[in-house]
Amino acid sequence: MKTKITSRESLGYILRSVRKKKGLSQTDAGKSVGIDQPTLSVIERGETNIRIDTLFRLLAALDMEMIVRPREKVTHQFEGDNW
Amino acid sequence: MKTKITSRESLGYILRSVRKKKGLSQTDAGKSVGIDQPTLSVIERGETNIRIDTLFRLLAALDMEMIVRPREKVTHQFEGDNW
DNA sequence: TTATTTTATAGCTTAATAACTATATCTGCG
DNA sequence: CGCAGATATAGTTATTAAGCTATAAAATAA
Repeated sequence: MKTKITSRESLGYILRSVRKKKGLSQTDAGKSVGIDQPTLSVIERGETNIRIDTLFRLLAALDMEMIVRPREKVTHQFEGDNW
Repeated sequence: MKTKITSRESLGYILRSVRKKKGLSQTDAGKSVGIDQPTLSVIERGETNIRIDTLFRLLAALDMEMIVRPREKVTHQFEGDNW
């Protein structure tokens, strides 16, 4: 599973869904990486323009990783994984 | 081509390499998205904790996209809906 | 070499992140 | 219903991103 991120909102949505899948509260997910509960709340709602280091810490807490790559052609954007 | 990003430095490196591959100067690459040349310089060097919206604009200017996904390298299996 | 383009560095300014704290509002369970 | 945990909201504050401008230093072309 991979999720293309194009906005703060879509980023927040996937962060929240992964956190919940792991059964973590906002408090627990953020605690290990120094992000407090109110801050994680606004991140997940896409209400803040978070800094990249904050995102890296949060991704690590959720066992996730970030990939950047050339944009896929539109006609292929929903086709199967090839990597 | 995909590049796992784990730090400001690795992010800056891939941004610079893609920009150069496209034959763009820092001035040109940033102009279309409101990032001036000095700002892009420090971004590419990983010397600033860039905000997510700034990164989205820059990725768009370089025809790139961001993916987030669970960390891999456990056992290989087909990617299903496991989150 | 010189000339031109590109990139790095620096100072200044504005606005916003994110930590902190407190509190309010959900949401589910007994 | 009350209680407890989870999440949202709000105010304060220190730090900093990123705009701008100018200029120095590299890199490239002629």
